[in-house]
Amino acid sequence: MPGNKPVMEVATLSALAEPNRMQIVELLRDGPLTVGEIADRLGLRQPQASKHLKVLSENGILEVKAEANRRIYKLRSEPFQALDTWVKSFQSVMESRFDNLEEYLRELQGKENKNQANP
Amino acid sequence: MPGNKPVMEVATLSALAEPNRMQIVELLRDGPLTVGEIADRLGLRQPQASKHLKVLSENGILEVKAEANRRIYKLRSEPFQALDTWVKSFQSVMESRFDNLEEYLRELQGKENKNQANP
DNA sequence: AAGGAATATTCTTGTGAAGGAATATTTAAA
DNA sequence: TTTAAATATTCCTTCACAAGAATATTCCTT
Repeated sequence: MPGNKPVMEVATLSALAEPNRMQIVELLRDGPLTVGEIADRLGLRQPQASKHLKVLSENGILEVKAEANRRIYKLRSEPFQALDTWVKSFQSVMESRFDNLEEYLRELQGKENKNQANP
Repeated sequence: MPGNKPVMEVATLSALAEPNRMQIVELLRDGPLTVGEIADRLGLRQPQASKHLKVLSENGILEVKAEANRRIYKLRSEPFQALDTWVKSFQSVMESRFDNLEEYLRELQGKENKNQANP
């Protein structure tokens, strides 16, 4: 049955919900990059770049490959799959006319009557 | 061409990246609810519930319907569609073996050589 | 071995956001 | 017209987090 409710980690969203980090993710669409490149292209200072990359990595959004002096960061697919699964699980909810306020209104009305019937 | 990069609003993610608000969203899967119901079921104080609902509304995640005394909140579909579009736009990136570190490594190597060739 | 890249870490400071408590506002009920 | 219910708003305090600056660490180059 499609009644499952996939869990979406708030931490993942939190990691993405910061402008610079979102820009990093967007930048890495085009392929892996080093810290320096990322900092340059986004106009970030190196330390801040490193910090944001750390947050993204800790939340499984990026992975690192150490190449001598450099650290090459690239996107991981897992969090996007998770997001996809989560969002998809809302599709049915949305279209299935669960907008049905009417039902809920009648429900509320029912409780009201019950109250006024019970002094 | 599939080269478009849909914009994902950081504000939307930010709104969802808070545990109580995420719980509210999950709760509203099952249909619209009043502030009081939401507060009750999630063990929130009414003012905090109102505040979180305000944030979610301001970011287009929820909509309100005033019904006399009550305010009935329900999910909106737009942000979920936006999320879906955004996440989908990464699918190609992921599978298209853009993992190709190799390419980038050679690129880096190229620059190195260029440097050492230019005294 | 020394100097210089590339990256990470630490410390400090400022700001925004969340909770608590109290209060205002609107609408229904007595 | 009071009173009570449902919800929103305000004020205050606390805490996390991002930026800045300085420094540590690692690895390459000469």
